[in-house]
Amino acid sequence: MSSNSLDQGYDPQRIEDSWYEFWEKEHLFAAGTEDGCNNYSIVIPPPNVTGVLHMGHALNITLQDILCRYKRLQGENVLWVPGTDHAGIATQNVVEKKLAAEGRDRHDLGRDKFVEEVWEWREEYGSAIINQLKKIGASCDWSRERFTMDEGLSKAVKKVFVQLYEEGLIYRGDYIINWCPRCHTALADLEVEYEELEGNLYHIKYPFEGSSDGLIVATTRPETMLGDTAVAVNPDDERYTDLKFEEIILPLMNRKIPIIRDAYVETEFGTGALKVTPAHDPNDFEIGTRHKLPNIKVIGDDGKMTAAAGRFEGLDRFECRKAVLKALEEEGLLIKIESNPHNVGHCYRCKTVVEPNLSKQWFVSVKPLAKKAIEAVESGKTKIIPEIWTANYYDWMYNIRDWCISRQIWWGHRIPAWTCEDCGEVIVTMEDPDKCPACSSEKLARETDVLDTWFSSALWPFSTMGWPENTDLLKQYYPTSVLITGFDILFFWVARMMMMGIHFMDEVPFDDVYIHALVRDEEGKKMSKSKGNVIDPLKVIDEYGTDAFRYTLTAFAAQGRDIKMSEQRVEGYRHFVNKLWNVARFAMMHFGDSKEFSFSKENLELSDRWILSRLNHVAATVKDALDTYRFNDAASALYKFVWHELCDWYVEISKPTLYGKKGEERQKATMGVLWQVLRDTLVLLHPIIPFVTEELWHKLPDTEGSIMKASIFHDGIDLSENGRDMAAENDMKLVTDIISGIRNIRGEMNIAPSMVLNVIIQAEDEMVRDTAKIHEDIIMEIGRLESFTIEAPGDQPTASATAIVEGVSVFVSLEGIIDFAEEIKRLEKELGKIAGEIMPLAKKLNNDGFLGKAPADVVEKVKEKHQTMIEKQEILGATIERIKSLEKS
RNA sequence: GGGCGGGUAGCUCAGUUGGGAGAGCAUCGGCCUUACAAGCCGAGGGUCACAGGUUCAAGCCCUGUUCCGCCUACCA
Repeated sequence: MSSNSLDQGYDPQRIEDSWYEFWEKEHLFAAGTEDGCNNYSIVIPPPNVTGVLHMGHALNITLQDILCRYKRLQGENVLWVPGTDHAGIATQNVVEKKLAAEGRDRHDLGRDKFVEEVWEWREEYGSAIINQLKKIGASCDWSRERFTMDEGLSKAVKKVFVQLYEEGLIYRGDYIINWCPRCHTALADLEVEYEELEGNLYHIKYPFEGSSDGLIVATTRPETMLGDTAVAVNPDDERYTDLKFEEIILPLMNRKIPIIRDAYVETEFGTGALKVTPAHDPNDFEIGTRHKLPNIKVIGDDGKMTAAAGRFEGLDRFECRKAVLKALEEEGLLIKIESNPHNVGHCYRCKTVVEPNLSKQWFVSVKPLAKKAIEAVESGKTKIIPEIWTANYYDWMYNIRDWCISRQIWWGHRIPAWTCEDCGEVIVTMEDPDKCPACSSEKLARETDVLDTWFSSALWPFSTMGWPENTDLLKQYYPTSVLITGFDILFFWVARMMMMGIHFMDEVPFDDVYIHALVRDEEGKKMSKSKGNVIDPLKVIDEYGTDAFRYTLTAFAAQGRDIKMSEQRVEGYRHFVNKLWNVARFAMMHFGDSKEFSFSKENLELSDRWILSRLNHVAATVKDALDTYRFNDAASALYKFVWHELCDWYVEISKPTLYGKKGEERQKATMGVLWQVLRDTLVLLHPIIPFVTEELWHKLPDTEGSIMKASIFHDGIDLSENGRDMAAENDMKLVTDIISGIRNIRGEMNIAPSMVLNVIIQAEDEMVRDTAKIHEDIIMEIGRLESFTIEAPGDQPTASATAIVEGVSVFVSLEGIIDFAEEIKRLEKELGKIAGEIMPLAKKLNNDGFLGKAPADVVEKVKEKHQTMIEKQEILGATIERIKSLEKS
């Protein structure tokens, strides 16, 4: 990689892996420890160990990487902590599937052996996702990689659990929870996904004792009736105020159950009578608690009916539904079946229909924690960006319910609680106890449940930095600067980190939370395996290169809108990367063996001053955009600068100079400018496209080491207005306007580019004429002219095509080849356009309200604009008249 | 049921205190001009969803309507 010439096209495959190795070898991702610098830190949203890289990760990682690389270029200490999440249920499912394929079962193995198997699985496959993050270019400090089941993080989990228990914020009790009969575990409310399913509403008659009359109740889940312990009506329901029965017969079970009155019951629904099954419905459970009803659990944890279901024992819950309906029908108690589509909860991991079920679980009482987490956002200690998400955050936090944290699986952090088998004492402690503190019995049974995976992820921002030890890392880098994540885990994760961070660190876990878009498919649908519309990021990288892919994600990462991904778009940005490659190639050809690049301001041409001014402008734009998480603005500003300013104008204008046509001194100066602009542009682009910029940095003469160590961002570019050269920008505009006018005529009149032209311009303003004169060489070269004449307005040249640009009439002589009719048509079209532009301006100027109330500078601008348009119109009109008269003669 | 976001060129989308409607892709015409045909030059194309309102001035602010998407909720 030492040659100073570049291949004709950019080939990402050839260089990406080796640059990544280079960065790692040089420890360029290692967290800085310099004194006196800003400290910037991010913790990665840990992907599941079971995971494979998807578009969401790709976007998430790219944005974090951009910020980290950007901050490093600004000379800050940067810590980006990587790691993975043990993903309890998901991982257990994967390993169980693997066992099943081998004809084995976790119950055959037993708990310890099974957990060993999972660790082995993790050793073997857990690094896959990490390697994929590296493919994206993630500049994490890999020496600090963490796993939620690591020893240190496990200690943090224990400590948090014990403390919360001692503070009374963790409790255990019998409550209705969401039960997944397939995963065989409780789920938190958040872990249930609702989906509208076709279903029926069954109307069932519960008879009064010794009567053929009764109450008709309606239910979507008839099998739960076996566990009914009451029928409820609204106390204000007039139909039932005089009811003479206190009890009713539960059909099929022939059990007498009370008729109770509870305001929860809606009088309008059905017959106004509600069957109450406290063990299998959250609302019924609350009613049951209020009325001290017994709980009868008829559906077991395996989804089969229990002994309490009488003759239905052992049936699967859905089989039982059929059997119950058949039995009711036979007894003439099934009154009506109505179609009733309704929401049914599914396990977010395995999509099985969840069953509300009564069981003993551990809960976190989150209200007090949520309160502080709300305050932190209200006070602005933590800022959520885009701000629109704060409303969502508040809404959830205000309505938060206790968090069920116990899971009946084997893979995860085992709850540090023991029960004394002799006296029933519950012991919660960091160190495994050997005897009961109450009765000294040694018969202690350890809690078999593990904790919700999100319990450990909630500690991630500080547990990864070594908490509960008070490490240097924590002191330097906590709280983190920003958390970057998708809105889908705002509640699961962000909110919980906020609560835990504030409670245990006494400080918010992050200054900013940046919520990014979801990546969808071309049609805006969520990508999912079952839909088959998943685009594999690794395949995209393979085909187009990581840089092109990253640029695409960045350019489309506008705040508040989802990203629709298609390969065609990536292709467009591959062209951009290639364009960059080629402009570097062009520059390198001219640099040859030169080793030094310097220029003095006196030797600069207009285009040199202009491009330096534009460079400063784009640098300021990029800084401003990245500082405010407007990634797409940074990407598009750089795109425009590189392609449409640097390549389209500066390089083209500089060619004669670079080829030595204007003397050695000028040539050296322009080379110096080109070198500096290229160098600085690479640095500005590096956060977005790290690979190609590193490659080009090394090819570029007079650069040292890695581009990651470049300092131009903090001491090389003047980002203030002083960095601009407005005189150069204005003059350049005149030059490019004139050239565009000429090109327009070429295009419209189908004049071959090879044909050189004779052009006369007329301008009223002497300064304009002078400026044009000074830069006539540029105009002649780029406009491909044979002659260029500058005049004050006077007689218009005959047989020419005309273009009117700001304050200048451009006449392209077309002696002998002009088609007058065509030219008149063209000019009239132009005249029509101008008339369209004048109209709204004139309207404003005729409006006293506007003149009186609009700010003076706005009025002035409109007046000026109007004036130039009128002038343009007059010249065009005169030109048309003249050609018409020529045509006649 | 409640809440939020969106509707701008054929397509995908920008448009930051209200003050001249933009980009990329696609389309059409012309070019192998010594970095790049993954390129260069030029052109066409929009009642900014609809209806009102505020204002001298509205894509942008307010009200209503409509369509799409998402989140959330205990009507059995």
